[in-house]
Amino acid sequence: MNMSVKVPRGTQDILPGQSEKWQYIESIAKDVCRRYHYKEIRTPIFEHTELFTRSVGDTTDIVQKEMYTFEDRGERSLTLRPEGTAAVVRSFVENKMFGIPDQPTKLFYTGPMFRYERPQSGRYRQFVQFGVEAIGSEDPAIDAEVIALIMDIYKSAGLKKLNLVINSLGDAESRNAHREALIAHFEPRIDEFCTDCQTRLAKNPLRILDCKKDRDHELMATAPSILDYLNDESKAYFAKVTSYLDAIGIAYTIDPKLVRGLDYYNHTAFEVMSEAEGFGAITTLCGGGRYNGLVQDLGGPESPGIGFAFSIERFIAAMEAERIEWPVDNGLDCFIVALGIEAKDHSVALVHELRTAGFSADRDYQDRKMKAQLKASDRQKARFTAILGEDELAENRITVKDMAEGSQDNVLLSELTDYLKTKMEAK
RNA sequence: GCGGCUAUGGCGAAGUGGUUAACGCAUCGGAUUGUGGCUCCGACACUCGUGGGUUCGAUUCCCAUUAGUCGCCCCA
Repeated sequence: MNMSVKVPRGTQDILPGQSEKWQYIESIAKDVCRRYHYKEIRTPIFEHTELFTRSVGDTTDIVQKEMYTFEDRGERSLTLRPEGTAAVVRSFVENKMFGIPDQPTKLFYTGPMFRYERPQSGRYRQFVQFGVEAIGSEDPAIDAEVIALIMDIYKSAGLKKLNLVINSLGDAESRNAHREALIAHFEPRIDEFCTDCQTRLAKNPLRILDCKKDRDHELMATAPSILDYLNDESKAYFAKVTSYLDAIGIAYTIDPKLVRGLDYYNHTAFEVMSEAEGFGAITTLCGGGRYNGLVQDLGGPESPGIGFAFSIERFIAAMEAERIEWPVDNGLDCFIVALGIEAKDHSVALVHELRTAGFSADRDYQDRKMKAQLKASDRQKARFTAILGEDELAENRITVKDMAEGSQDNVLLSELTDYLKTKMEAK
């Protein structure tokens, strides 16, 4: 036992009983995507390392310390994908989707992502994201659509204790102006801040606003807000996005301090946080934003995009924090109890017949006594138990017991499927 | 990368420096020769995470290590 191999750190097996939850969330998300007319794209689980360093940004934590990078036998540097947007944009460019007459190209994806981090509540080294990208339009209505889509997914699952936070990072000109203002604001007294913030000042002063250690420093409250540095164009764009959200009745909080971690974001940035009690320290369920320069950075034509991704693990955690019921397991239609060698031989064909007829059916494979077989049937929530013993077999009949009622009928073996069909339809 | 807590049978969970490591759940068998969910009785193969140290003796004390868990950084 102790010598056995275990799952790698930060990964997990999703076993029966849990996997149904994954399927449930995926099915909800896929159905919402169908209604919003987004189609699935599947890209490889690993990509050339360069894809991520170029798009996510080589000063980000993801690239600096979280990537699973390896060399293959051809000495190519490959990386297990830490996020989904870069690959989707790569595929958009590579497959010339910008040539499709109807834009934006609306895509969704789901699958495992990998980040080398210390695991904790809500954080894994392999986790499953579901994400959406709309590439090829700079209509603020598409920003609102994407945000409506994610909120629709949460709503469809029954989540209520959510907070949608949005901000605008503005275009390049606005960001630069704001950046200068931040440096001017913090630089004279930067030695009063934590070491992280000191390095942030040069690399990405925007991130100082996100610091939790120095959040109470007096300079934080008076720091220049990005919203004051948006140029007219950026300001108008953001106003349009929020007016659309108002129009479709989506509540949000504007947070000028919301800063997304990846380099490629500009204009609209948003996150959905859980406000459920007893959720872990990490409350971000979903993150997303606009990335207007990314397609060009990856060798495509100018083509603006926006998207988001959420983690299924955190989705499930939020469902459980809000104590939302999962769909119940309906159990088996019929469990076959066979007594004696002859009956067991016969049950091979019998269980197959039931399955072919469309029932979920199973039987005992452990040569257990009748009592144990019935217990198994009960555990597996079978609606009916079909008992085949020597007596029944001699007359080509079978005893069918309704597990909830406790009643039972003796029917001809040849009529078993018809009998079950009528019984199942009756309820 | 840093810090707190934890590590006992399939699961949960007591416990002690010393010959037999509680209990509960589950499972299996029996009471009921072929009828589940209730009850009673019985059974149940554990290197007490791994390695080392202290000791006459350690599951219990010390050190290291690994893993889990929660938190920091940061994120989904």
